Amino acid sequence: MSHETAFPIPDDVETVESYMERFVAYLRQKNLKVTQERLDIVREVFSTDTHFEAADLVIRLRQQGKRVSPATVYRTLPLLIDSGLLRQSFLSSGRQTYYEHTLGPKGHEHMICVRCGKVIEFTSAPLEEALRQIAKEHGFRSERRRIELFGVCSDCL
Amino acid sequence: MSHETAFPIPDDVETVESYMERFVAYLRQKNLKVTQERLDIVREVFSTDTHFEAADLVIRLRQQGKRVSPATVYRTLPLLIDSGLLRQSFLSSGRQTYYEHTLGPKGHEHMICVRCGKVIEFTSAPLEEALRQIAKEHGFRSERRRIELFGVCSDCL
DNA sequence: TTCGGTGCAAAAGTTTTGCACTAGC
DNA sequence: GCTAGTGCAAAACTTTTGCACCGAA
Repeated sequence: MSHETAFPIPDDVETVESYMERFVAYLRQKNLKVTQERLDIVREVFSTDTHFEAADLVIRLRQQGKRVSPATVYRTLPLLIDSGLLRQSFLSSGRQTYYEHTLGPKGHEHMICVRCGKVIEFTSAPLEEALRQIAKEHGFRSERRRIELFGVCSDCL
Repeated sequence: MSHETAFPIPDDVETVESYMERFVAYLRQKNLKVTQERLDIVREVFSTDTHFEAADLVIRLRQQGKRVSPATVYRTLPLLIDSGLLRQSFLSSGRQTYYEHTLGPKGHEHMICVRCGKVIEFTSAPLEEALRQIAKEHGFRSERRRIELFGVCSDCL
């Protein structure tokens, strides 16, 4: 899997269709086939907002009568990550890999309460600026990221 | 496992011994036993600087003639995380869980080149400040975190 | 002495892979 | 028609767990 792809994600509101279009564009650019299974997976991935794991996806697809094998799901998720539309999340400390879709150019970061498990999403301009500066200093072209703060939320304090 | 522990990590240079001392203090506070196996694991964890996975640890211990079972390693790592001395890293996209030790109060964040795999560690005062501000705004007491930037390093550009 | 801890082996669960078949281009 | 993709089943691995025994406090 190459890493040359850079599909800029626009600022406007995302729809399932726009994600699908971008994924199709990604597949075409890579000379990969646009199969029904891949479309089903992408539609399902982007039709919910929450984190999910591969097995969830298989179950959700199956409930809709779409029979997509786990193998295909496991083969497709890396493509979605490579395309920049999906990222790994790791919110759970379990043994599975969790995924979530990228929601915009700034992403949304996570604050996780280790006491009650609540997940607070946030964005921050100063944080953006600091990250931009860091990348600049290192001559690093930042494409994706993962920012998670673990601690105790206001309710639990 | 509770989350009430807060062992403040001082600014000065860390040694394997200081990590071990803190872990022992943690165990005592929790009324857990200070066993030889736990000491062996902690010493090994903090005697190298790089990320590692559970299986590595078992092998490294075995090479030293310390026979610690995988089960014990898997049971001890969560204690180290709970004590604040270790954190999960997830640098690899593989199926194992990676760990790294906390190196100080500010941690060290990671920039990962998706092309050559190089890992650049960095710290940033503005980043610290931005994070501090975010936590304050949400009334969140931040204890640990994970910050990883993925992209292309200067060498690969 | 008393629990908690350890090792072993088995179980549980996730992810990958080989192969024959299918379908996109 | 060619090639990549899919499903299935098995394999490969990681992590967890039950249980008998051991050892720290």
